[in-house]
Amino acid sequence: MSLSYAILAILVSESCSGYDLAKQFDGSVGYFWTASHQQIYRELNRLEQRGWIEGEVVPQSGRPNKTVYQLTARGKQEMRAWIDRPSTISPSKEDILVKLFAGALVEPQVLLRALQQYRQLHQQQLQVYEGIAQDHFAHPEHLSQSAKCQYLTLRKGIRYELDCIGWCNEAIAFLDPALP
Amino acid sequence: MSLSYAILAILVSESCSGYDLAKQFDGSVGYFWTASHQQIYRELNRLEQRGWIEGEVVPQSGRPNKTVYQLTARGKQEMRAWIDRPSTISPSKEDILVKLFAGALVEPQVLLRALQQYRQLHQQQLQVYEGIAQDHFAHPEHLSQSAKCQYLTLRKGIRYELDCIGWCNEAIAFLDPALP
DNA sequence: GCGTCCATGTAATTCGTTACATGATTCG
DNA sequence: CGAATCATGTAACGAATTACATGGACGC
Repeated sequence: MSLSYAILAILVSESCSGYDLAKQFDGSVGYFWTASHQQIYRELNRLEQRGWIEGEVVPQSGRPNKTVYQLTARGKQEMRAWIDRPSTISPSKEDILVKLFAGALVEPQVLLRALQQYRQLHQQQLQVYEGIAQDHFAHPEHLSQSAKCQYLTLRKGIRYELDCIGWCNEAIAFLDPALP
Repeated sequence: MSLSYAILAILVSESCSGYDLAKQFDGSVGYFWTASHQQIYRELNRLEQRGWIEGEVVPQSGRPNKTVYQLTARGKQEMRAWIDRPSTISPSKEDILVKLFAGALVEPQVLLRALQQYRQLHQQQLQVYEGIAQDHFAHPEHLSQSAKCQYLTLRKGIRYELDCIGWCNEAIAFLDPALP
């Protein structure tokens, strides 16, 4: 459902082949949405059938031809309409919460280990985000409108990781019997 | 994949019928994991085939018989092993981030509206969580081990909602041209 | 020579959603 | 008298994951 809009959102700023899109989902966009190339090609066919995007075959020498897709006027309209429709919230489906829920089954030690591993993952992710912030968004106030929007998605990521780490510290302190 | 472990996690603390599980996924557990009753019954069959759970038919008068499932020793072992296996992180897949990514397509006004709607959803969810905190976890330090774990999942929810609201305020202030 | 990049697909399987179906009981 | 609750399922469909497949170009 929403994968189609994620693809359209990428195509807003640049026309892409399926391969290009897969790379985007593997990079920056991948921090908040992922899709395999199989999903992408299937979705591109559907979007073209609906007339929301238009593909053009670009012949290449020495490598396979590619089909570059761009948004149609219809596609832009649909995207605008979707942005203005209310969203809903959905459960996070985080493994760590399921593990905690079954916490009675294991030693507190095991839970603490799981929490530490969780914290480490999010610390790593935070470093990735902070690297991007330094490299591309050193002066947030002086950005174009669209760059400001991208900066905000990064801010969401940074805040989220900080919150995960903060919760984790709180949880470890709360459970650890070795602490005062 | 993980739905099976979510079901096992619920069965740790109490034996349940499929119907009972559906209610759990519709209530407290539903804040971080959801499943329809169709998914649940399918998964219960698979788990029983694997020998991780065991069903017992309970005859009832005046209503349909039910099958109550409980964890087997094997199931407990699998659950313990899963808790101790490292988890991975997955993208949040939040619509609002896709909307921002395509932000160049619409008036800032439209984005601000989307952000306000997003903030409202999370404010409502926060109130739900805080109600639960007051009703069931007034004195977190005096809880059993398993209740402490459940309290931590609630804390995660509360912190998450607060962070979403905080980010939203930051984003609105950053984008709103009417502000200084 | 071996791995990586480019570029696109098919096939199989599992996971998730929607719709349809049944039938007694209890509450307002 | 109608709606909600209890209790379980089948069927169909769509979405996502995993595996398999091809084949030339370029760098180490």
